[in-house]
Amino acid sequence: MEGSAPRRTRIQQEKRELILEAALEVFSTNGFRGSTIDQIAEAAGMSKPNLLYYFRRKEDIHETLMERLLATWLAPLRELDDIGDPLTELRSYIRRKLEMARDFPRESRLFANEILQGAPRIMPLLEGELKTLVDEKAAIIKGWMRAGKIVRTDPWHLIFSIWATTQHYADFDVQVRAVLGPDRGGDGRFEDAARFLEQLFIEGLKPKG
Amino acid sequence: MEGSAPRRTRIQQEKRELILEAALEVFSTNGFRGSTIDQIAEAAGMSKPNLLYYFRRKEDIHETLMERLLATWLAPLRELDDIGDPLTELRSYIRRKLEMARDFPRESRLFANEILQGAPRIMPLLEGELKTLVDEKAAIIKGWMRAGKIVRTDPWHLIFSIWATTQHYADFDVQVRAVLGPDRGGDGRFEDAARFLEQLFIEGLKPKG
DNA sequence: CTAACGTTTGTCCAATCGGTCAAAAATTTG
DNA sequence: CAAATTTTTGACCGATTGGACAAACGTTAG
Repeated sequence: MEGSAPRRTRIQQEKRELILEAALEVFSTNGFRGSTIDQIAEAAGMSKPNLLYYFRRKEDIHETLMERLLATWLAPLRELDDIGDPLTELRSYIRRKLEMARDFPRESRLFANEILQGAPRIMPLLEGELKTLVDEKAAIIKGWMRAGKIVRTDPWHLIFSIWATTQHYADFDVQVRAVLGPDRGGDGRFEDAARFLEQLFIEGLKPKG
Repeated sequence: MEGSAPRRTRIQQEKRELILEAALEVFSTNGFRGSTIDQIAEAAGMSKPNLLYYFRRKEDIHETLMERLLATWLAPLRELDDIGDPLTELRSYIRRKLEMARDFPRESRLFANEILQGAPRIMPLLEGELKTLVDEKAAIIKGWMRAGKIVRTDPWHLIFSIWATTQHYADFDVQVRAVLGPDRGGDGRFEDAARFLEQLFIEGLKPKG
């Protein structure tokens, strides 16, 4: 669908990366419409016309960012397979998702911003690639349920609940920290969350003997 | 803290309500900076200067909206008390929260938008009123754990996970519908979600005998 | 050196933004 | 009714926005 790979110089590669990094920071905290090219340019340490030399439109930056984001964002779910033990498999999926919320909160917030506003730019991806992937994994989970490895539930809503609980620690970070207060809202909150979520999901999914 | 109650005519009451309703629609889908006074005025069926006659600044509309929102948004948590059976109490809290996500998705998205952007306008409320309320309810839940009524866990993260899973169906609605597809993404999705969440939390929290 | 090419910047533009203002229109009050 | 008050509007303003453009600057190849 895309044209032939654009030939780029070393400087172009570097500057484009610099801009994308700056844009991630700005977009994820202000949203698309709330962010200005000037803000991104300043965060990237260059002038506005200079930035527009590398990305001709504001939307192009956002688009490039979203494309990259989705690939890494769905990686944990892609890794879920029915090779190992079901509960172990789910446990490590939850852990990987929570680690992403901890290590890439800006990516999570950028994604949340897009979805919140009706996903105007990535709707086709949600209905296509994402739905296909989720359906695929839901089938695997259903297999585990039929085999009596985990309790019978709705696999799609199970996946939703894992997304919701883990991404909550990135998207609603300020609220989490405000409620936990200075003592418990420090770096340890992710380990507390990991312990809690593991217990909730694993105990809640263990087959009833 | 506020001045004496502003004396308002019938028209002022009605028009202000009209504007707030329109602003909820616009703000919740575009965010604060992404929304324009013109959009709100058009949605409310009046001219921009006319709107500004009732609310002098764009921020005033948003502020009024947030104040009202927080009261209703925290109502379900306020109702949580240790009068009844713990598991029943938690079950109905989850149900109430999910009903709010279903019936007031715009309010949920407005709140999510604010938090996502660092809660610049309601930070004091999070650290004050909200934290106090959550700490209070966490103490009740802790009591249940000590009494062996529910399994021992972190009460704060339990509350977070209930918030996350229920609000997910409002905030990420487009994604949920896209993934579920036309068949399962209809009106029944909230009942499916209710069944799933009830099972997850109740089974996950039942004391181990 | 010089020509070609890639990079950077200052300046500018039209559109949109939040908000003002005076005057017209509608409503309430006596 | 008429006066007073409230409501509505069109015209306008300065600031900010996304983006265009040509000229200047830097770099590299012959």
